Amino acid sequence: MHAYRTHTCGQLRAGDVGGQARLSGWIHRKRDHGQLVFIDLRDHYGITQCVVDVSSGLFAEVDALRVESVITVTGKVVARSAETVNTKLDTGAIELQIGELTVQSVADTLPMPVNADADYPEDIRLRYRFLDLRREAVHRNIMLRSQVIASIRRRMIESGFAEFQTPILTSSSPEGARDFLVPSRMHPGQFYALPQAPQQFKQLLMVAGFDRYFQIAPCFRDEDSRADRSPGEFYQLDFEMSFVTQEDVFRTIEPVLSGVFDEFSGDRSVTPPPFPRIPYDEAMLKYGSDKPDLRNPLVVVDITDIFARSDFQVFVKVAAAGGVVRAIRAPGAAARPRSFFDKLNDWARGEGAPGLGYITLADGEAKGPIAKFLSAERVAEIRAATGAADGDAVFFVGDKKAAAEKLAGAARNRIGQEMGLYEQGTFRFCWITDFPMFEMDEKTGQIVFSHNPFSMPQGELEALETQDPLTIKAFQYDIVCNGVELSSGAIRNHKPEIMYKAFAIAGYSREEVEARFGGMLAAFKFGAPPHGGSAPGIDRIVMLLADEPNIREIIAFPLNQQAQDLLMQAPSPVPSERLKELHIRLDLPPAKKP
RNA sequence: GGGGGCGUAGCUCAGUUGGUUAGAGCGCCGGCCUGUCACGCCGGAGGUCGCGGGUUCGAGCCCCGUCGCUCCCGCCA
Repeated sequence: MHAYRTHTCGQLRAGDVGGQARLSGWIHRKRDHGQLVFIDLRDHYGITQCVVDVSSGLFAEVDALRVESVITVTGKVVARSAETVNTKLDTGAIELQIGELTVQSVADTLPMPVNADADYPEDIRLRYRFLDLRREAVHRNIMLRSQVIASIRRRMIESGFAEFQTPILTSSSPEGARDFLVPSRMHPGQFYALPQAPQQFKQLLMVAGFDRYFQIAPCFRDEDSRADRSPGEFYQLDFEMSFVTQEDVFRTIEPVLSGVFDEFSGDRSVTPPPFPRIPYDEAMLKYGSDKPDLRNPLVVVDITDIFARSDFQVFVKVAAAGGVVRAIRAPGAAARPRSFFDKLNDWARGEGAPGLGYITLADGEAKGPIAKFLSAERVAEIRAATGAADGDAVFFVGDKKAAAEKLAGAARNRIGQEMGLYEQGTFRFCWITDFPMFEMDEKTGQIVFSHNPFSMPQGELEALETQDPLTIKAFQYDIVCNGVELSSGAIRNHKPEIMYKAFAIAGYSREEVEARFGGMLAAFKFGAPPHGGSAPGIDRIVMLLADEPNIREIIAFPLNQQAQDLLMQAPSPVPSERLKELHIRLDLPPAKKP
């Protein structure tokens, strides 16, 4: 007989009755009846009830064991009587009569229970993460993550991609986030940077002729955390393809994502390929966001023109000053109590807006605080533009374009939530396409890259030389699912001349470009294939599938919000000899008082 | 860097207008219990009410500061 087990704790069935079995696992729960004690023995696979009574010489020893101790038990598999079968357990038809016992590891009194599904403080969960990970919900999430990654790998390889590794110790990147730096011992005063993404390496692999690259790639960015953003590190399904158009990239990755979501979504539905393609400008107008949640049926409509001809002076002035007025139809909202509208108004004020204007429609007329500024003709035009009818309400936002879009988008989410309009149990995917190549930095008035400087501008060199830079679109696209930005990607700029020109518009000289991206530029001067790709976020995919609002629930060993590992004590001071070896002298801020 | 929320037993939480010795459930320790499966019953231990200061006859509760955790803004091409 095997030293530890002949079966797992989720394995024994009625058919095993009469045989001998050996199980190993953790004591999940103990029920002590004085002359009789039940042990629920748990391992990765399940729970099996084990039993011993006072007639056994082992009774006292079993009785004294504390939960979460690890034991090996050997004995006869016996059928439970009809009235004691537990239908909640896969192994509930049987139990193991303990004949031999080996205690493998005793457990102290626990700082947090494993066998209860309650909420516990993050710091305790993270300090005792090994206990937290034994708990059913977290354990299941981590297994889901493993299975999702395995499925992605299989699907990518089946789609003709090859998996590569790229350096972790690399150089500081041209991308936007703060880098994590690693001091070089051999080169005093010089530092490696951890990759924010393997962006340049995957492009170099395309130049090297590998045609289709992918990697479950660790990415490091020294930025502050959010509920859906782990501090420090995260994983992307990084991929890149040669000789492809934007449409080829879409058609290749859509079945992978749709397939993975289908595989793990249970009874939730998934957008089938092809995913809707929504140009950036349209998304900003209709949804007030470049990551619209398509489960929300509400859409935003531009009615600047209508309000410009109204008596509502606030919006007349907005329109005259070049701003916009946007409307959201809320079906059936006219019947809502006044408090519904007041609450939304208060919310809008909290967002920094003067308020949220609205009218309600009933009996062919408009009511509400600003209805008196609207003639019957204007109301008719608003009805036509928004599709609103009697019984509906229409909300209004007026401001400079960017601010109005932002507030309209937030109001669209809020109204959809308040009214319970979101589709349930669906994963709604879309592509957002045609992002602007450049944008105006509001603080400096300078033209800057709005996304990836390595994206190919639409219209290529001619567009850069002849168009207003702010009107140039890039072959740059995002994948969005349920309002979550899963991925950003692009057809890359593989032509040095276009790159020099694009960087010149953003204020970089030829010399600066060569100094910062010399490696890439050199590669593009020796025969580079047109190429493009994207990089869906693994953590966010798993979050969506696990239906968890916090990214720490789907990472085995996450950092806390302060980017500390409370279990491993990272970051931590290092001995002064190590610093000396690295030619580093500390210049610390004043210590915080305890 | 800024704003909000939270901080009471090992854990989850209650604690009235500021008023006697700060409570409950789970866990822990002891006792009873031979069919439970969140077993049940009896008893016990366990508290710097995050920390410091202030107001008050009196502070878990009010005020100020500070620390910790968390959510958000900035940041994240």
